[in-house]
Order: sequence, then structure tokens, then C-alpha cells
Amino acid sequence: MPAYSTNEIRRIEEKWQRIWDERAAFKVERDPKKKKYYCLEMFPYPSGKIHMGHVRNYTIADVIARFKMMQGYHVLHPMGYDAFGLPAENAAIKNKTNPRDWTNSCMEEMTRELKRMGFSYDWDRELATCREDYYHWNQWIFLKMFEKGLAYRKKAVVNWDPVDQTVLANEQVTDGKGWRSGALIEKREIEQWFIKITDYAEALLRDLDKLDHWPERVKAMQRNWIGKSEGLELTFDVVDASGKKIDEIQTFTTRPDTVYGITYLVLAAEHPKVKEWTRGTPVEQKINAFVDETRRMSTIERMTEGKDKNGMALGKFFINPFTGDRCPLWVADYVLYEYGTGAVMAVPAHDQRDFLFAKKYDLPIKVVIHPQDENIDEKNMKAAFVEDGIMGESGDFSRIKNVEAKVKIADLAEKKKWGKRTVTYKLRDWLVSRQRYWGAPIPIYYDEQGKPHGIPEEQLPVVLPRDVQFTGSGNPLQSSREFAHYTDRKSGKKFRRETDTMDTFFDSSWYYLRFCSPKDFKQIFAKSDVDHWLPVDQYIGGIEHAILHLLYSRFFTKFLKDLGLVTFSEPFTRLLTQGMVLKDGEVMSKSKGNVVDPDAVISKYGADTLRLFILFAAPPEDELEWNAGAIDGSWRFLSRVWNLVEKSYQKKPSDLPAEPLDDDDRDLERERNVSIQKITDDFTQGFKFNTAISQLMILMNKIEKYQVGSVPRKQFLLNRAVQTVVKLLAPFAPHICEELWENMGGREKSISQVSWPLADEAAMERNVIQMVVQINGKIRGKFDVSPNLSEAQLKEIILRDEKIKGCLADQEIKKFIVIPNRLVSIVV
RNA sequence: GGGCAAGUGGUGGAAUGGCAUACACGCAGGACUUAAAAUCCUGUGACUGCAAGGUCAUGUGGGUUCGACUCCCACCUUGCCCACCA
Repeated sequence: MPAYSTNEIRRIEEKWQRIWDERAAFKVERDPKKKKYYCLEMFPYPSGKIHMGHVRNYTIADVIARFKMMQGYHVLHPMGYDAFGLPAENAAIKNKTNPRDWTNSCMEEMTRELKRMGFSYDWDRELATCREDYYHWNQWIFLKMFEKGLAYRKKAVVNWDPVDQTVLANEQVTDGKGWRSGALIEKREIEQWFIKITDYAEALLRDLDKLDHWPERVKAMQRNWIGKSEGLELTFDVVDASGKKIDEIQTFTTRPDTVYGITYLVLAAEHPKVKEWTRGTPVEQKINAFVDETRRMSTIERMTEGKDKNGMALGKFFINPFTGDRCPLWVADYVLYEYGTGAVMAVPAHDQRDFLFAKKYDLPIKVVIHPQDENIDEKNMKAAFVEDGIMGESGDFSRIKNVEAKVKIADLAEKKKWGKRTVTYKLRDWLVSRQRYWGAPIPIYYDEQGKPHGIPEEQLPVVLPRDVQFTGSGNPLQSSREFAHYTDRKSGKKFRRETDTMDTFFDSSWYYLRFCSPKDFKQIFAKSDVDHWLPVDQYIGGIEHAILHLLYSRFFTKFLKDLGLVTFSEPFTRLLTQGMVLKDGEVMSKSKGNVVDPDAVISKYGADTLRLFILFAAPPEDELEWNAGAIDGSWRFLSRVWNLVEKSYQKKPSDLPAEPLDDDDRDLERERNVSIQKITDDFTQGFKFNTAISQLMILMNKIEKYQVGSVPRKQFLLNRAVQTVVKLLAPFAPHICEELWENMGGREKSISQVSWPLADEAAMERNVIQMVVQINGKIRGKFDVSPNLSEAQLKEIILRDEKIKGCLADQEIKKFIVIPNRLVSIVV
């Protein structure tokens, strides 16, 4: 065997990648007789090159998949591409080509790179969301949602990305900037397609409790995003200056206990009543100017201006039904139109935002809740009092706890029909329209009245046209003559076709189902396949998808369950969110110029070394600092395993001679079995690959020190230990292990078919253990003793010792605590 | 402002109530070599001591315990997520 050199690594890795390909080694078919395991990583956007984040994500998944295969599971481990999206369209604009060509060449390149990493994918199941046979079913799901009233059109204020010339969902706007372009987002009003995910808000929230194997962090983020709050919707009579009722206004509050402290009421700038009530009044012009200015402000401006709140009085009033008081109505920029009713009852004494606003505009402040032991005077208030306390100035509710008042006041409001208890969510309906070409066309046409109709199911897919101009502005689909009209087959009538395409999050919300029957052209998937493989046993991906992708996928699953297409309500049983890969403390990115190309690392060290290193450097969920120096250690380790097989392993099979083992033998056997146990535990209890690998290194250190001489018994034990190393290493470094297994004369075709070893409890036992002795918490001695001695026996041995005697110095022993086989603690 | 993580040698990290610093990187010394690389061996938290040893050390300050990196309380720092949500 030649040395484990760069050339040799290349030969071995190419050889086994070819063999896996030729044998379709990881192809799986449904087999009800076997235990199934569905291991899935978040499929990539085909940007052209894989980066270290992909390498880490997919290596973690591959080790899990290969481990499960060796444990005898039938593992579904597929890969595909989330292939629609803006970068392809941008490239098309730049190169004057079709996004399809750019995307196809990127996918080809990425497939080559993924194969170079030695991942155990069933490539027969590969899919790409930009292919007709995939987005056909995207459109089919959309039609089902349309039929159920979950897909609807709404004229709405939307986030307009001036760079990408498209609309973004609330979820895709971070800090007022577009999630891809980073451009400041403007507000515009257009007819858009929405998906009514809010119908599922309660189910999405409730079922988070079922996800026992999801990180708490992700569940907390989803809870926060759904943002359920329970409160009271109150309706107030609106009156003009003369006291005549002209209208009503609804507000939402989570603090019914503060209703006696209302001193004014604020509407959001977008609220239609603002303009309606001021029309033809002296303040009309000023109000209109204020409203238009506020609405023009982008989200980022509203945020940076932060605490400075602006508003204007409307010259109209409302009646507080609890007190009969008449108070003014205002419009202000600190009220969100999208949340609750878009109007809030202001209680400046008990809400910090209302407090600041009242101070600025000199509005009255009325305290109705006091702390337990003091009375607040509104004149001296520096901030709102927002804690729990005792009610005051609140009619019949005075002098009770505000927590009780909350319930009683809500009861009263419902009894008097002033309002009703309601639940609101921060979760908004999902805006799925995109004025873009490179996405799945929304399968809709409009009749003469402009009413939307679904394209008949049998005419799907609505295929993306080719006669399209990519100029960089507007929606390219509208430049196609071929696409513009839909012709009804019966009447021959022509109708205008919808030219919006779908958000790519729509595509990625159900791909894990399509992997079960990727080549079924007659239906979205075969139910029997999905029933067999789903739910996904282990899903692995980045924390950046904690909200959007995972929430949408959960929603789709629930929707498909309601359609009777699936039987489960949650798609991913276990979720692992891997940490980011950093260089010099920062996320690797092209703009920062700190990107390490995986391809270059593979060329120098091989895929096995890269895989091993990236898992050894940190636990999967932690951030990983890329340290180019430390990778040598992983390479050296593989090299040592290689040399060990070459120098010490004897292919000639032999049986273990029936003779007793000496201390060295037992030592080796113990370490071998301890390693099996420890590594299996690390796999099953949270994928602690870094400590699993260090245990393999410990085992190697032990084997290298083991002297065989020419004793057949020792040669047998060494052989067995080497075999164990190769088996335990195989999920991490599959190429070298396949090669070694073959050279060692293994009977199996592939190391992935070898059974995962089991630990022998008896071999792990020790006949001498070290007991540590503490006196008053300080370590004063160590004793080699037989295991499981009684307290009396231990006491005799320890107290006989000269050094311990010296430390005790005839003091009285108050306590003698024994932790079996570990430690003795003496208190004097 | 709210929520969730995390803070351990020169570095990545290990130990989740029981010998702090496993494993690795780096560094230093040695072997082999004409030389270098590679490889192998030895050492490597700080202070103190000729040595055996001793003392101190897991962000800071308290607490619980025979015993705390680990549990509790407060604070500091960093990271991530959310944020005018009534």
C-alpha cells in the first residue's frame, strides 16, 4: 500500500465515488419490512459553488445517514435544488440569456462538488423546483388553496423593493431592508395574492408543543413570530364637537384593567376613518399632509425615529362607556395599522408609548393602578407605571387587584355589549405574488369583470414562456406575447392571464414530500410512499430558516392533512440547526473577502479530511471558526489509521486462541469497547461528533502503543481493534474506510453495509479503580483499590495511610461520604 | 426595551454535582537526516520550590452543598432573534 499522499487520496476518493455511482449504492425503494429513516438537509439554492456552510450542513447529515445505514435502517437521503429565484434572473439580465441556462449550469457544477464530498445521496431522486414536473404540483397546491379560499387577492400596502422591482412579504423585510437586495423598502398599494396562513395560526402555535426534538430556541422564535395575545375588543361611539354621534370605532387592548385611565384614542395613519372624519373640516388639509407623509416613510425611518412620536388631533371625540367621559381622537405614527384594529385606546399612565405621546402633546394623564404601598401622583410621573398593582379611581373596581379587575372589566364589557374578548396574532397573511419571471406562474386567468378563475387542473402546468425580454425592470413575464392570454378550450374565448409568479418559499414548503415519489407525473406524490417515509426523522439546516421556511412547511403539512393527502400534522420530527462557519470572527461572505473554497481544500487534503475536520472543530450547533492550521491534525489522524493498517494488520484470518488475556490485552479490549459505547452514545444523544472523534483518537493512541510481537492472540486482538476503528470511522471518512475495508479483506461490498459494532459490557469492567480522597473538599490522596468495596473496607484502607493520617491530625471525623468507585469525602 | 444562548490554557474545545483543562492545534526540546520536509518521542494553565510538594485559577460578586465550570440570585460582556404588537 502506498503512503496516504495527496495523489493516493485523489485515487481512492475518485475510485469510490465512481463505484457508488455505478452501483447506485444509496438508492432506496420503499420496503415495509425494514425500519425506515428519512434524513434530510435543507436543499440549496444553486448559486454555482458550494460554500463551507453547505459542507458543514451536508457533512453532518451524511454522517447521520451513514450511521443509520450501518445500524440497519433503510435510509432515505435525497438531494435537490431550490432552483427558482432572483439571482438567476439577475444573471440573465447581465448575460442576456435565459435564467434556465444559468440555473442548469449552476446545478451541474454543484452536483459535481457534492459528489466530490462523497455524500450518500440517492441521486435518482434528485429534483429541481424550476422543472415543469415539479412546479406543476406547486400550481396544483395553489389551486387547492384557491378553491378553499386560502389563496385570495387583496389590494394592500406592500413592501416595494426599488432595486429588485418587486414586492416582498413582511417576513422578507429585515430592518426595513429587502432580504436579498438590502435596498430600503418603499410602501406601495397593488392587488396581490395572499395565502391565508393566519387561519392556521392557532394550530401552528399549539403544535409547537408536540415538537419535543426541536431546539427550544427555534420554537421560541416561532411562538414570538405568531405572537398570540388575548384581550378585549372595545367599541366606542364617535361624536362631533357638538356631542352628536357620527360613527363608531373599534380598538384592541390586552389591558382591560386600564379602561378608566383612557384619556384619548389614537388611529394609525393608514386607518380609512382618519380621512373620512376630517373631510370638509378645517383640519382636513393638515391631516391629509400628515397621513401622506407618514405613509411615505419607509419602515426603516419609522424605526430609527423610534421613540419620537408624532400625531395630530382630528377634532372629533369619543365616549368612554365606563366613565361617560368625552375624550379626543388623534392620529399618530406610532400605531400599527396591520396589528389589532389599527386603533388604540391610550392610557398614558400605564403605557410608556402613550405616556411619551401625552407628555409631548400635553394630553391628560390619569392614574388608575397604584403600587401596593404607595399612591402615584400623575404630576410627578417620570414614566408610565406598567406593573401589577391595586386599582383606584375605577368605579366599582377600585381597591381590588388589577389582575382580578382585568377579568371583571372584560365580563362587564361583554355583558353591556361594549366589546368582546378576542385573540389577535402578529402573524400576517403570506404575500406570495412576485412580479418576476423566474418562479412558478400563478395558475389563474381573469374574466371580463376581472374576476379570477383557476386554470383547469388538467391543463397544468402553466409553463413559463421562452419569448421573454430580460431588461432589469418590471415584470419580464408581461413582455411575452405567447403568455399574455389564456384561451378557453370550449368557447375559444381569450382571457387575460395572471403574470405574477410565486414566492420561492412556496416551492420549498413541500419538497420533502415530493422526494418520496419524484417521478410520479400523475399526482403530487404517491400516498403510500409518503405514508411510508414521512415524517422526516431528522432535518438539518441553518438557524436562518428558523421562522420562514419551517413555519411555511408546517403550514403546508397541516393544509395537506386537511385535504386528506397526508396523515401527520408535523413534517419534521427532529430538527438540528447547525452553527455558522466563521473566518476571523465573521461570517464567510464574498463581500468581506474571507471565503474559503471547499474545492481547494478537497484538492489539497481530500474530502475525508475536510469532513473529519469540520466535525471535529466544534459541536454541530455551535459556531465554527475556520482555522486553516488545525486541519493538518485531521489529515495526520487519517494518515495514522492508514499506516496502522498497512504496518500492523494481518489479513490472514485467525481465531482467538483459548488462553487468558494479560493486562495489556484487557486494557486494549476495554478501550475498544468503551469507544464503541461512547461513540454510539455521542451519535444517539445529540450528535456530539467532536467528542466521538476524540474518542477514536484515544483508541488509536492505545492501539499504537500495543505490543504484538509474534503472539497470535495479540495479533487477533489487534486485528479486531483495527477493524473497530475502521467501522467507527466510516461515517466520518467513508472513502478511506471503504479502501481500507477492501484491503483488509472485508466480505461486504461496501463498509456502509457492515453492521455498527456493539459494546461488550463485561470487557469494559475494571479490576482496579482509583479512589480519590477529599478532606474538607481538598484532594489529599488517591488509592488504587478493587471496585465495589464496602464503606468499612474503604475506611480501613484509607485511614491506615500515613499521609491521610497526617492530614487528619487526630481530628474528629464528622462525615465519611462514599461515591461508589469514584471518590471518598471526609469532613472533620 | 423583551426573549434565548454563551463566557474554561496561547488557540479550537472537553468535563452538566465528584480528580478542571480530555482530544487536537500551536509552541519548545530531542531522535532520525549531509540538510530540510515528513515521521516519531518528551514537555507545555499560572505562581512558588533543588525536589517531593504547596498555593491560586472556569467573566464578576454572593448563595446552596461534604464537594460547584456545572444548581440558585444579582451584575458585567459578547452573540443571535424579536421589537412603537396597544
